[in-house]
Amino acid sequence: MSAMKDVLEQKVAEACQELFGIEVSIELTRPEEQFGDFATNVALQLSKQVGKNPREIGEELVVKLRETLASEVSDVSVAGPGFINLKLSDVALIGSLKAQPAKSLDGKVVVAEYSNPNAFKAMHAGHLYTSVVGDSIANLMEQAGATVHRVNFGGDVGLHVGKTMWGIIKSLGNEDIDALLAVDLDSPEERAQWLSDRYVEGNNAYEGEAKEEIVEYNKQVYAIHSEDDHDSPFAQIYWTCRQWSYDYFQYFYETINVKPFDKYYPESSTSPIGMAKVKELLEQGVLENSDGAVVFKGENYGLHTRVFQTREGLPTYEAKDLGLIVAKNDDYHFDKSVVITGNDIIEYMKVVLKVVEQFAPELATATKHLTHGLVKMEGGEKMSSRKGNTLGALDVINSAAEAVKQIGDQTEQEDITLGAVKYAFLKQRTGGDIIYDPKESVSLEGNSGPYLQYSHARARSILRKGEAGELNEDASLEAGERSLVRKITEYTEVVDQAVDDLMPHHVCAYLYELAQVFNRFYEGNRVIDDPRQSLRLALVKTYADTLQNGLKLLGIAAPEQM
RNA sequence: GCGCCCGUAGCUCAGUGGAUUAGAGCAUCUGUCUUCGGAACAGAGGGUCGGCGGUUCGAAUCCGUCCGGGCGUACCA
Repeated sequence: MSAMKDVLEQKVAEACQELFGIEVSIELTRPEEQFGDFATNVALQLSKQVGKNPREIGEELVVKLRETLASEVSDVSVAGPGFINLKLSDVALIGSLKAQPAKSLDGKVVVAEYSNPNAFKAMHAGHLYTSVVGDSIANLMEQAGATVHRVNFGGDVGLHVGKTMWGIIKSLGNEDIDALLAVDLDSPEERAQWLSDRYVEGNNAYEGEAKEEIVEYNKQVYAIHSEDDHDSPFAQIYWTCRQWSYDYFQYFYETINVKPFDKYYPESSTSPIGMAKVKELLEQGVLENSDGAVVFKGENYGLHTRVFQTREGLPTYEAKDLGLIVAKNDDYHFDKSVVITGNDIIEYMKVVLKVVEQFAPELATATKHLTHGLVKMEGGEKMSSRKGNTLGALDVINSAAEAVKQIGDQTEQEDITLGAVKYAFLKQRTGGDIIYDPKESVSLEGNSGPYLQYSHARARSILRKGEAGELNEDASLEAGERSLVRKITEYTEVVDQAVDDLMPHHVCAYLYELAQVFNRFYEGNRVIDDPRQSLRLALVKTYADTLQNGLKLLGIAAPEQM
């Protein structure tokens, strides 16, 4: 808890109660520095009720607060239309550096699902984005005291697999596992690319003559699972290629340095669970037969109808997702489940959760669906394989690495590259589309990951030149020092906000401001060989630690030097 | 058609539990500098916050409406 803020809010509320007999809950805001450390507009809110003008109310409150807040505050004043600005004493300000972010999820078990790549297909820039966002959101919840299980869900069955299998078999000439193994590719990336090319072939063929054949392959893939077939040539090809995809996923997550997943749920494993549930819900009348398919009539709830089982008797994504929710709960007995996906399935998810609500309302309410936008190309163009403007997930990293190399020899090349890419994605509010320009987006200066990393490395560099001791709690601060301390004390509030909203961009915006304040301090205030060296070293240390903690929440490394 | 989301400087975006002068970065222009690490710092220009109407002492923020864009809307995921 940011204790100081709570104390002040409490005391301001008490003052309102005593002076005007009105119960109010105070939310202190952070005004611009020139106005003070905290502000409230309570005088404006009370104006009507009290029947006085806001300035007048403000003046009365100020007199009272100067008394009751004497030990915390050095200045209280009324400004503008009636804002009350509070300035903390240096001692109180330094004291509030000790505050820690709230443990609002203490003891909770949380499942975080994100990334969700499909086997037998390539990972594109969107997967990189969702992986980075999901990792950070999971970090935020962990930081707040939750036990977070990171899980991943993806299609190892479904029409896209039928398409890729078609492309594979076409390319090999027949169902021949030896021919597949003879395809001489040694990196996970190359094998994934090979599969992706086969998918594209299958996808094109599906538009034309091969549709029937691909539909048949799709059924055969489901049959591999239901019959536990590991021996037929078709099955051998399938299992081998699925493993190629899984190896590639693992390689990818290691490359982008996100925390590993606890579990990968392949759709083949959630399908049977989902189908069993569909059967049960059909008997209960929650789902119904319609035109040969099994559907949920969402119209009864202001939603739309969605198919859970096709005419062919196959599960749709809806059934698989139903199975996933059941499986996640069986595995983890979660208090909260966070599902992070693109915006395009918002309405879809409402329908699925409405179905869940029919048999397990507590699961539906514990599930939170967070969505993000698309990664679009320069000019706002949507990526499409048809137009050939798709961007592979690792291509983004590679082009950023090139840009980093341009700067010069790097000791921490990877950390900086990933810092640039992750920050570029995370600094925007989760929900909107991201415009990705390979040349411009991954910035290394200004509001960027490397700016933060550089500022951190600089601070650490100073700390190597002199040992930082404890900060003297009774110290009085010069202007530049005070600005830095003030900014650092905002950290806990920002992290709490980011946890409440599950939005990492709050942390980004704050860390950038923090680094700016430090860089200004650095320009104007000598640390080493200055009479105030001891105090300043302690401040630099607190700054560097705070920045490092914040970057950690974003999944970004804070190198000691670069 | 219906539902959901979005429209803030040339570009990319913060700000939307109403409030002190609408903020950043990039780009443009001008400075700082014999660097405790210049991936830096200081400054300038650039905005009818899509339009109109409403609520309010006060609206980028809330409500209505229109315009523009995106997504979804039964057997893809």
